[in-house]
Amino acid sequence: MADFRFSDNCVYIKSNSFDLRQTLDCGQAFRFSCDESGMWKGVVFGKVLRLYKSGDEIVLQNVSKQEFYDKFYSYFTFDLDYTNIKKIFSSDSRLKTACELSGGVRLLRQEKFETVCSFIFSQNNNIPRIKGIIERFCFSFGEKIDDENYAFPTAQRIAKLTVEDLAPIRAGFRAKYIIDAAKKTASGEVDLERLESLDLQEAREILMKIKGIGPKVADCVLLFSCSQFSAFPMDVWMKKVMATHFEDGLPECTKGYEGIAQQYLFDWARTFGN
DNA sequence: AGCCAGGGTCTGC
DNA sequence: GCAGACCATGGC
Repeated sequence: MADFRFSDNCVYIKSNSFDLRQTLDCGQAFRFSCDESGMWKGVVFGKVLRLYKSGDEIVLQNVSKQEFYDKFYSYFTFDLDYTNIKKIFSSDSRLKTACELSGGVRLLRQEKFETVCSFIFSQNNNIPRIKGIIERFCFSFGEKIDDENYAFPTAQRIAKLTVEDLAPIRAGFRAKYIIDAAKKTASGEVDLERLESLDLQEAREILMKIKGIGPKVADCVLLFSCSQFSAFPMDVWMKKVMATHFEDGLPECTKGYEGIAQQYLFDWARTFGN
């Protein structure tokens, strides 16, 4: 597991399962970017988060011990024992390779409405453009934090908008789905908070009441924000991986954590080819 | 120029 | 239940 120390309002994290690129730029979150100096920046819970690697530690800037345990411990899923999960996965030789090369991926337990919108934007789209749409979405409708940073918009705010209002973010045909998601979330017709306590299939069916959410987007939302670690989003990358390496499906050793295996395989396939 | 991107809806069989 | 057209946009 990970070690933490707290100093000067920063959190210093030592973990053999935390690579910033693999975690923040592996297609589960779209609001992080990295500058030339290796400083990562993102907006989480309406707060600007900066983090970087220093020696064998990851440094989380401007986060108190209290705030860390209240929010970011869960956000970075430090409640999961990745060392043990990788040990179990490694009984399969193909997964072992992915664990060795992409074992710095952590799941992020993200905000639910943000995750719903992000993966609606993701449909039939590529990662750079998804990031652009989300950036414009936050700039246009999110609460201003400082001169260059905006919080993710709330469902209540978006529920009052029309498709035409969303034109500036250039989301294309996805705009109408975002409005539907906001309305159903804000009204309580879809209760995102309840999804964690349901079994996977029930949770999927509730999410799919939102227009624009099918099985793949539902699984992304459940895996990346609702602690449903068995959710296994099948996109074109994963279909390729499965056809090439796992013709008979995932091995038994992934049971209960198929989604984490998915993340290792996804990063491995995108980074190292095939 | 045409193909593809962390897909889903709608229609027609 | 399943195939196929269609959907906006931008990068390559």
